[in-house]
Amino acid sequence: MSGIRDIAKLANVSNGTVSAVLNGKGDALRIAAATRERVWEAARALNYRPNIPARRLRTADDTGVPVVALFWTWDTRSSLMGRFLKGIQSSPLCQENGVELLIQPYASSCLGKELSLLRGTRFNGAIIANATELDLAYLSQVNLPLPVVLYQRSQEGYRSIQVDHYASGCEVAELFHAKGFRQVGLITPHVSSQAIQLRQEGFVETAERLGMLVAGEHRLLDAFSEQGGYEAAARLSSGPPLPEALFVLCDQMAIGALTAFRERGIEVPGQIQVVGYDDSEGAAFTVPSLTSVHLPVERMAAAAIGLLAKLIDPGRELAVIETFATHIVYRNSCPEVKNL
Amino acid sequence: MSGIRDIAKLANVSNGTVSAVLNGKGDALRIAAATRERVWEAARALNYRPNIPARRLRTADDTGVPVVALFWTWDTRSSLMGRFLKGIQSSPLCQENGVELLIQPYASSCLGKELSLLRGTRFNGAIIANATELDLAYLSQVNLPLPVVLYQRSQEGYRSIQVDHYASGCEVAELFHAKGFRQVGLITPHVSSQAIQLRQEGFVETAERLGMLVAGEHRLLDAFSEQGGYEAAARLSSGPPLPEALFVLCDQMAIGALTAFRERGIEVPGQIQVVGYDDSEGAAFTVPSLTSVHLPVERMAAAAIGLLAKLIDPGRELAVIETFATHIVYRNSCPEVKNL
DNA sequence: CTGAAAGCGCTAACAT
DNA sequence: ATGTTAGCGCTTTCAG
Repeated sequence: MSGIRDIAKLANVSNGTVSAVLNGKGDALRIAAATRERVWEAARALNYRPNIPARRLRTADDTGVPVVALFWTWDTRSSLMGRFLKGIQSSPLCQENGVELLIQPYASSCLGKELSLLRGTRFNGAIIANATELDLAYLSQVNLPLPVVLYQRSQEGYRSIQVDHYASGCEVAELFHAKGFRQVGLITPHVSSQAIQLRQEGFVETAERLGMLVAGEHRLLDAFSEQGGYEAAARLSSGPPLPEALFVLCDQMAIGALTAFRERGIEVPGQIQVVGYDDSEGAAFTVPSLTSVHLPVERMAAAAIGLLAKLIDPGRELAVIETFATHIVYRNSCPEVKNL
Repeated sequence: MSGIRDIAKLANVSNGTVSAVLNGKGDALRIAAATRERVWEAARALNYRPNIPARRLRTADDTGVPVVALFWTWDTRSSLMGRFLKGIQSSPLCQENGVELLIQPYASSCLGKELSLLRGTRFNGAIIANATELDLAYLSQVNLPLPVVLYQRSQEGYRSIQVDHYASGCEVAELFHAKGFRQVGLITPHVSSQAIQLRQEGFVETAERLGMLVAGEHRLLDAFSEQGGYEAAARLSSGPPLPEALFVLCDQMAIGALTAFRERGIEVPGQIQVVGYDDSEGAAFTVPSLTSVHLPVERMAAAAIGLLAKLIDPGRELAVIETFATHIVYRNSCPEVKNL
């Protein structure tokens, strides 16, 4: 990279002049038109691009804002990313330009390849989302030189923002129990995720404790997408007797499942009731509308950045909730029991 | 903000020592445990936070990557933001850490308040998305000191990545014409957006040119959301005779509209056919599935960052498509005409 | 084991 | 109208 001095040399002026011209202060300093032209030309010839860190260091007026990186995997579904960012943006910190947000994409299970995390040279702190079990294992054995907040994961030695996934699973099982169901099923996305794992465990263990049967053929695994949910539900309906109710661990798959049932003439909630997870924006507009466990993504995102800001800069006193509660949003695919 | 020298003073060591300790090089340099402790304590007491720009300037190994800001309004729907980011992330530039992506939220119509754009001190270039007419007016009268790429907007003096919205509108009108419809309608989101405006004009003008009627009561305006689409469709169905086909300018509203029709027993596509816009992830799973104009958000996002990188650094030779084509994805709400 | 000093690329104040 | 120079806050030799 060529710098301002190279331009100065090429244009036969001093670096001060170059800086002035390049920053549009030519007028103020009444620099000769010919000189300006020479400077611009040299800059162009050298492919000059200002060094932002250097500029900011010198300018200093906004040198004070902490830089925060958001590690997000690029293979996850867009809608959650959107909701998460919306939550981040809604946080007062962002609105007042109190932090600078850097997006740092990483590949699932490859967090270890992100050296910027290890070196800590590019940002003051990081929010890590979508960590797989492998990523968590990596985190457990490194000692990062900067504060980190995990989103939807928990790992010794790290702070987290999350919901109690296990409890969410229990809640759904309890709902099915209250409705008097005996045979229940679940559809799980095929991903390595603590969150999914816990939801599943909470559901299955509670179901069994309450005397319901979660038969092996009623436990389906498929891709984390509408299509995956469709396939899983298709397999479910082509086989043995249906369960009375089905917990689908993410809305996207639930939406696909509803389609599969409808195509096969299986009535929801008549023959089988369905509960999704996430309470995504589209859940209210499926047919039938989808009962779903509401995940407060936006609030959690805001909490994550708040917590991180506090870790970076203990001066601020922000009370931050670190574990959020979920609740079931009742719609038609699994109507509310009034006398629960 | 206190710096490394303050710590040095407080801990009675030199700044070199402080730096070494803080960067975990205590071991390598065999610095006394007591000294380390003093340093850490002083750092904590002073609420020390490293100055990232300064550190990067010095470290210099990654000082070369251009910094790019993405201006996005926080009041837009999440799903598009997610798709856009996914597209950005999928670009080779991002994958190879060839750029540093900064998220810069701004309030609709308030782009003028973002001084970082004017000063150009925080990044090398910017992608501006969701600009309203007011924002464009602002852009037309300032002279920004850095390269800018507009997403889905066009404005003299700026480069853009976009689709031909007008042509998209025409395409839908032509489809309706080919199907032999005479009375068509449209639902428009209530936002200030060139893109929406152009789609609408393209549709209406072409419809009229082809001899179809777009009656005043068949032109609805409502909120940019499922709910808005629902309300608009509800008004449409409670009034005068329905149009034969309806162009809904965004999928979210189309999804709401389908719900409204179903609740009222109006058959789609039997009594009215519906075409949406965006081809969002959920469009395949509505009832009936939604025919929609596919917007190549992901590819456009990748093109936007590619174009910007090229503007920042003319050295790179990347061929960038600046205008993308849309196409209609046929599903059940408006089936394909075979002999078109 | 620790201190002193140079310099990253840039801007701004001060000279000329 | 342009050149000179002093740092911004930090890391990193190099001397002790």
